[in-house]
Amino acid sequence: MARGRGDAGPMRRGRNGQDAESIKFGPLEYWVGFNLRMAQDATFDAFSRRSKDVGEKPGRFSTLVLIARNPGISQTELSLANGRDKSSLTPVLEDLVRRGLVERKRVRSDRRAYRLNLTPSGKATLAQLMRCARRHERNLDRIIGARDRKRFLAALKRIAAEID
Amino acid sequence: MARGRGDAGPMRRGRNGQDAESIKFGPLEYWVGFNLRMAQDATFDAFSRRSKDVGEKPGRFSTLVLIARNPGISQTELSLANGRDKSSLTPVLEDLVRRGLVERKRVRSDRRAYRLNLTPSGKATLAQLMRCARRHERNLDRIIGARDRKRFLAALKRIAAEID
DNA sequence: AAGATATAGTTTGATATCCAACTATCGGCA
DNA sequence: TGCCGATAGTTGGATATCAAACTATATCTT
Repeated sequence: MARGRGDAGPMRRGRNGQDAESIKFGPLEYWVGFNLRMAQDATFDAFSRRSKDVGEKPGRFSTLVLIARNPGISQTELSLANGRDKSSLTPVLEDLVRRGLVERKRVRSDRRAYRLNLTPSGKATLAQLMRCARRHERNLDRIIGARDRKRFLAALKRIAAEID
Repeated sequence: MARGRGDAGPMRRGRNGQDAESIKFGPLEYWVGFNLRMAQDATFDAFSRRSKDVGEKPGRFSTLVLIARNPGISQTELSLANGRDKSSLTPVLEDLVRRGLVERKRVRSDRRAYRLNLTPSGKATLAQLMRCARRHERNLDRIIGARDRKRFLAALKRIAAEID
């Protein structure tokens, strides 16, 4: 995690290369794909910094929310909802269970599956992360502007749903 | 690469878990951060599929554009422009040079640095990728809508630039 | 009921990425 | 001139991720 260029301090020029500020982006400048990536990287980094105080990796957040909102969810359902492969979830849950944030119970009627639930400790951690997330979202609101926010969100949802 | 949930076929219900369609997203539903991630994952996957025919990894595209637009750029400048750590670039350039798409010359006046340029073969590959990218962008335009596109792009740029 | 097919979760192997430490070189300054 | 802090690029160690193969269990079909 924590991608991105970091401090954005004053960029230097190589005598031979171009000034870093004068880099030409060509079509990347106005293409949605590239700018979506840059925006996503930036928000991810910003949230990482915020949630670092809670001592939780940023990827854990949506996982915890989804378990909280869907008690007894299975790993496969969780991975689908979260947009990650189920195999990515194995080490994450191992860690969350080991640290006592998530409880994993075998299902009696289907002994292949687990049911996931938050422990009290998991709920407490999630509450802290929620505070980070609300600040983060307020910040994003400020940048996007209240007027555009709804449209912006709707566009993101359409992209995720409709792109082939 | 190629993340995301794949085919979005009919989702099953575990008798015990919830219907996959009935998963509750809670605040994730209307939070920009989560939806930005989902949209970015989806566009990334879509572009991967398109560019697979060209036989090029999707991450290579912005790299090639930036070299084409900034002949003689250094690796550090490239990594800054591309929003990735310079160390990530080492294996990428190794590969691009080995396959004859990029030419890497030592700078005489500064023997630590390289200058990067596209070879004719690199330009040809880039031209193919540009065709993929244009189709990809047309698709995104269709989804976002011509009316919102400008605002959407502006919001993405503001996010990348202003988030702390 | 037996065999075939599907599903839940894990394991394995690959890639992309970060950060920190490293090597070589540069540039300034005493 | 000779050292010292900055810079270019690489290396090494870590994490996140995916896809495919695997194990165990479940369900369907005949």
